[in-house]
Amino acid sequence: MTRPAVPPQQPASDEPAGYDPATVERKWQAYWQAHGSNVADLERGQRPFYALMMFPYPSAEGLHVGNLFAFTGNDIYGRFQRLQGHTVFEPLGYDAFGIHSENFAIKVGIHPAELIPRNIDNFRRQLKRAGLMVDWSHELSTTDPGYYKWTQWVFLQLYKQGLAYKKKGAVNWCPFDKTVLANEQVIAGACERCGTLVEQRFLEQWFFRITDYAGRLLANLDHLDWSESTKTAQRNWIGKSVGAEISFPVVDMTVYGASTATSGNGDAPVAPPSVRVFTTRPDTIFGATYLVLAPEHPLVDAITHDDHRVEVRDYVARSAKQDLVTRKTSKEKTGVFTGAYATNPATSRPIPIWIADYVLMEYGTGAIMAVPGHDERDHEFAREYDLPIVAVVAPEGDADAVNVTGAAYTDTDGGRLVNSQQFDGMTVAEGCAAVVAELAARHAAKPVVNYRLHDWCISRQRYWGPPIPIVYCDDCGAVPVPESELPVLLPQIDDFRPDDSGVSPLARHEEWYHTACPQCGKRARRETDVSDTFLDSAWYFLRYPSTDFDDVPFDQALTKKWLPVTSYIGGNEHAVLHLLYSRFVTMVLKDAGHIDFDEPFTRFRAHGMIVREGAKMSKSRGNVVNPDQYIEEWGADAFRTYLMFLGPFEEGGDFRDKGISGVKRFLDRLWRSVQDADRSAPADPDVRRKLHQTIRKVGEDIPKLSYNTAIAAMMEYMNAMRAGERTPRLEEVKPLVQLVSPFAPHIAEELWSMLGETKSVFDSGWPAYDASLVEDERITMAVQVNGKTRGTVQVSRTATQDEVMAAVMADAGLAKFITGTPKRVVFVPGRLVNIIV
RNA sequence: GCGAGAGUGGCGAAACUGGCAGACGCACCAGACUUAGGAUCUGGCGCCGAAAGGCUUGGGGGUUCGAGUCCCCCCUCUCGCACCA
Repeated sequence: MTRPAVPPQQPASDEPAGYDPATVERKWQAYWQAHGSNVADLERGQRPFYALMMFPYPSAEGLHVGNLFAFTGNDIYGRFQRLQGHTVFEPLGYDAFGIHSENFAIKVGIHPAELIPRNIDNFRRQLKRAGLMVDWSHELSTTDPGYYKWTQWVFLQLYKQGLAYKKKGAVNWCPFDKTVLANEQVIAGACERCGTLVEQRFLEQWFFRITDYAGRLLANLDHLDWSESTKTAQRNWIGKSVGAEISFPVVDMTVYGASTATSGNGDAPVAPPSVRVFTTRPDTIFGATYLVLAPEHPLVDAITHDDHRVEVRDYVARSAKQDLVTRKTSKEKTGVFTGAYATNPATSRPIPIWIADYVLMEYGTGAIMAVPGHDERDHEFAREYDLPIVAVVAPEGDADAVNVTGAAYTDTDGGRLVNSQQFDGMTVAEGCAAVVAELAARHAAKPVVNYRLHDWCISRQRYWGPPIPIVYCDDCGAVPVPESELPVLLPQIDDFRPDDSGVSPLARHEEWYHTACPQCGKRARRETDVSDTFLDSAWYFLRYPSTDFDDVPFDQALTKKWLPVTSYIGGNEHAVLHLLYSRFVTMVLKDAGHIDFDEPFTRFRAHGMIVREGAKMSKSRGNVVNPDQYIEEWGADAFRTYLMFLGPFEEGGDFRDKGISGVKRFLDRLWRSVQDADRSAPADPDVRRKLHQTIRKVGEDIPKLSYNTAIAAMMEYMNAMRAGERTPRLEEVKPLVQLVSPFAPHIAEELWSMLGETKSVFDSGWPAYDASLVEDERITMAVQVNGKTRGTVQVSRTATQDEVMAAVMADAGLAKFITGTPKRVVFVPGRLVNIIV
């Protein structure tokens, strides 16, 4: 690609022009725009590098400094890769659908369709001021019909694979946002957006079978180059548990002389069912002294003894009414006895069946075998209701001494089975295997793996999202909208506020709601729920390279060339939401044959959080950093560089208003160094050496995202170059401009052109360092006596122990510590000498 | 409770596979140039001490010639999950 010459330099005059960031930045932003400097040639570009950042939600408040922190970190890495010769694609878009936008629109009384474009304009303006190397020709917004058409297409692909289904079930309902939430959006029983306590409702909802992919989502993590903390968060969220399902046959009541449990309608008694429980500790089955069913368990009615029916119904009704918060956060155990018993298949003894809300219907089988001797929750419950507690595991060699009446013994490493007949003496692991094998032979158990992960509920009874592309026909049932008829446009509704009915506002738009069945043509009704925002963002990275294509979601050739994403940078708040969903959708599209990779992000790094003067930024505290204001005052270059300097990128840092001046001073000095540079004198050997060390250091630090130390190294070099009012030489300062360019792109461009270069600095190539110069010839070696540092000696880098000792003894200040002949000398070449006397 | 991460000067922070703790920057002090400027430059700046020297990486043990770094115990903070059997 040929590049036009840069604009004419400022006319030479006696008075060198001072550094005015505003002028410089305006000039180069205009230049980049006019010359398409940031537009990646996706078809022909060599060595593709897809530098992706998490797209922002375009809030009315404008760009948050946290956004800019993340984007700058990504931009530096991207610009560096470009200097390394890659074609770098750095796209940006807007995650503009969703409850957040809608609620804000309701609050200010402006329709989101009007508000969002305004916010986006403001975001774009702010982003452009930051000097990001964004390829604006591939901008996207999830609210654009040309985008959400394909979000609906993604839904249909899942539907076709049998991975989208509708189910009536207990769901999390936010009474404030008036919509259903995914489990991931409920934090400690409250809505993550508004903090309102979440209620339980029974609604028909669309779900994605992400649980079918749990094993693969978990296994793949081992091979991903991602932040370890993010991988751990995903592992925990998926929550694999290996165990067994065990059947406990319900005892026929009449054997015990009790009245028969009836089905309630006078039918003949049915054969007593079995209660299937899930456990990760089958080894403790001899200690299972009672069973517990979740209140919603389907067997509750059938097994409940007549004498206990009233209490049981009462308890079940109460727990259904109870909001999830009370149920999930109160640790107090409550329950009720059903009057029924089941046979423990290991002991063949009857044990009582209880109902308690500490057992969750959503997990496992909704029923457990309670082992109060070895599970804290069961223990607590057993003490509350006076149920028997039996020890069946004891620390090795301590079989008689174990006491589980005071507390459950839950250690799985040191224990051996006791009171467990033929299994006595086995370790926990051996016992688990042996018990399952024994019960399996009698068809009473089977090994099972369970995951905490739930299917992804994607229905939202709201307005501001992509309509789910399904039509209901009285004859044909649920019919997917044919792909050729996408998008199902979101109709303009003036009063889009949600109500308490559990039905989306879209149902109120009669004309839209009634449609023809795509299959039989008869009158039919549209699905009125919209999909979760997380579906919009679960595939956006596939769209960026292909934004020019209307007829396909993503072009095959471009996708093959540019994906998976080379480098993804974003916040760890999305560790389990967005990142897990994106991986899932990618796997599904791979399985459907649309793409040929099953992990979307080759490398992911989570950035840290910025606080201000030690405190978290928040609107209510009024301490939010407005990027505009700082860019105005200090310039985007200083602002960017400061953000990267204030702490390690992956940990975040503390934004202190005064700190930015140090970075600004550095840029000022760089400016003057170029202005004053001695163009004839050769580089000083020592400075030259330092330069090459700095080139190496910065080049090593950037890929590690150690931006703060890279900047420190450049400052150190600056100090060396200008030490003692020294005039830097042209050769010394010129490569520094290149090193600085990823951090402070505008000033770098300006200085580069001042140095007489006609191409953009970003096409100049990263400077190479001379390996022979990066090691100093003479080094300062530490001298310790008895492990205590007493001073240093200047020696050659390759000095031997004898040479170093000679230097030490020649130094009176050091020699005085050495009395007599050293007992021992520890010599670490090139580092230190430790003399033991 | 479980999981992850972190505790280093007045402050933000550096420190490779164990090898001069505090790089770089802010703030502060002194000085130069000049004079009212949020400019530039020089020097100083962990703590105690006049100095010699001693002490110092949340606390306590340990391994080692040598520990911010490795091991054990404890304390504090941040974030995530939260009855998942």
